[in-house]
Amino acid sequence: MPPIKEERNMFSKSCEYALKAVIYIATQSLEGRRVKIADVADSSNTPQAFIAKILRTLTKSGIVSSLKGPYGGFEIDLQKMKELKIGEVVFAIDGDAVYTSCSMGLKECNDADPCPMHHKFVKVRTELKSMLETTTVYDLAQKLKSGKATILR
Amino acid sequence: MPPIKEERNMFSKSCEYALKAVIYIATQSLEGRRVKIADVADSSNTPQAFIAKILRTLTKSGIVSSLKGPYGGFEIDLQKMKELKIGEVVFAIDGDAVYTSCSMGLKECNDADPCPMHHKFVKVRTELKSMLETTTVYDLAQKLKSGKATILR
DNA sequence: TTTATTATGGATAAATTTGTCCTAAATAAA
DNA sequence: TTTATTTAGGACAAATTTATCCATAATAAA
Repeated sequence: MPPIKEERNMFSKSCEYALKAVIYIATQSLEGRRVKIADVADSSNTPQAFIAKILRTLTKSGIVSSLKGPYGGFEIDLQKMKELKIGEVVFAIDGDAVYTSCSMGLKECNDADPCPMHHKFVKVRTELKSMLETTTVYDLAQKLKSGKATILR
Repeated sequence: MPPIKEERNMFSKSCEYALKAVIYIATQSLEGRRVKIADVADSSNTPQAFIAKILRTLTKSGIVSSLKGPYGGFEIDLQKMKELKIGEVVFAIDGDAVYTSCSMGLKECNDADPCPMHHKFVKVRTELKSMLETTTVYDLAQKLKSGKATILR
């Protein structure tokens, strides 16, 4: 009996794309390079017109900055990159429900009035939340640069 | 700047419904009651025709058992309930990607050839996986029965 | 054997997510 | 000032997920 949905990941596809894009832009920014949509698309193996929309969202959210015209493109400045948590990227696309809401989607579920899974699930959510809130984009870009991470597509 | 998707939860809606349904059926089975689709639908606050499909999947997966006709309905026998892990319910609906696959959806990502988030994300995934694999449906039904959990809808 | 009850299953619709295409606006360089 | 380059943004299409409707099959009781 195969599952109904073979690939239901933790984050939406849009969010996965956003994460890859941000990390790629960060690594290039560290080298002083501004990158174009087309670069992002193939570095992160995503459909170009689609990642363009996502980049627009990231720009509007102040996560990356963009410049039109020749020699334009996307970048993240060093200062920003060091402050920017990966959770902010997730939040801009998927919101915070993945690390704040009930495993069964119950609106009323909380410590005082819990669903049966609540206490066990809170542990997982909390670990996810704290990981997202403590990991900077700079950290991740460094991992690639130093060879501690090897793939991005 | 609001997120693109306001409610992207860890599990799909179908999966959330399945979890509520299974726990509800379990509590009723503990009382020796077989339950009808309509009961499940309003106990778990889900559209009836939709939960019917999900129940069909759960029946085919051997997670619950069903009986047609008058006095029919769904149930989970005690033995089964004690062995049944909540992870099996998740798996039947959403598959295992949520606790096995890369945060960015990268097929090639693993310990030897990791993406930049890999090591941090593995911790979260692993905690989720072990929570799902150690929590039985019986445990959860007991929580409701004993008043340690108070809501299911 | 008839009737009422309940799950099964197919068809289809609505909503959301993912993906594509095309034109406009901004900008740098020639 | 013209041209080439690049992001912005609207309209739309495809795919997936969520949801509804209705007819059928199975079963228990009268």
